[in-house]
Amino acid sequence: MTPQRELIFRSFFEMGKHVSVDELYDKVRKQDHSVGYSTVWRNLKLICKVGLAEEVNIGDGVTRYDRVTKVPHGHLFCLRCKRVIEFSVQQMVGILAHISQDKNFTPETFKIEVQGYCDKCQKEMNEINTYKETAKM
Amino acid sequence: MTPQRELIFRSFFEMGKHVSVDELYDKVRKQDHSVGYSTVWRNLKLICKVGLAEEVNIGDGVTRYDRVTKVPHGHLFCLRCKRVIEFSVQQMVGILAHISQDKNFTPETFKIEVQGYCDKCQKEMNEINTYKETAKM
DNA sequence: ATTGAAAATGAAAATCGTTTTCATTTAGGT
DNA sequence: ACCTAAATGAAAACGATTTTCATTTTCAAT
Repeated sequence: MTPQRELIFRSFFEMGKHVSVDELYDKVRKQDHSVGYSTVWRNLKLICKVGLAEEVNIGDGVTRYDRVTKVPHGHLFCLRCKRVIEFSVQQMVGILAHISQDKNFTPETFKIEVQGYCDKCQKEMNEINTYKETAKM
Repeated sequence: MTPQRELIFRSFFEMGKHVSVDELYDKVRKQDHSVGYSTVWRNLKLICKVGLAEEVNIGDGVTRYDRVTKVPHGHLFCLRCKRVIEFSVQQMVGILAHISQDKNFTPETFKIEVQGYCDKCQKEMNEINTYKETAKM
């Protein structure tokens, strides 16, 4: 266990969820300016390999790493501010298991994501529209 | 409407679903060797823009393009052969709408994906394991 | 404490899919 | 036929991820 690894692991678990390599790299760098990007990346992969996190792809080209919790969850992903809100998927895992069985498919993991706009961004977008409308008149 | 565009559009809709740029490019090239990669890419984006397809990201680094149908569906994605099997998500869209509302989130699109192994791959993997077990003895 | 092998690190480069640039060609209205 | 805007193809740029490689560090065995 190298000090870099310890710092990276600790930082990751402190940050909570949906962390990108860049974000974790920035955080780690604040404490130890000498840590390399690839080391952060490799340790993030390692955390996944040992099963403590998993990759989340939202489709914006950036892989995020999400702590594996006992409780399966889905994501509400704000297209504007990139915020990720979690929700419970209790009701849906049963449905998915049933569907898989029906198709002779052996499920390993699943992903349930909703893309849209969070409360805050929705409001801000409304304000901008209101302003534009006003300006037109 | 250029001949390239016509060819690309036609090819895309012939191919059915979950097509990557490379796959479509290969197919198009078989009919017209002069079509450029970027033209295929641009037209695929165009098809999305006009609402006839949408991007699907499975997390393997390759964007696929899926025809938009009236019936919303999810994907069973085989990690081994990359095959994509669709399933209906009727029961789940209601749940997701409800969850979104609960979180003050304005949904735009959603994604329900299950990763695992299809029937065929599951069988083949079992055979390989059986073989290995036998070899050990 | 010393040693040696294996593992980990940091910097830089390679990779690979996606996206943009730009010079040229083409489509389609007038 | 002409003109302008749009579309194309080749190449380059981009950006995140992944690999390479020389160096350093860890840790177990002495």
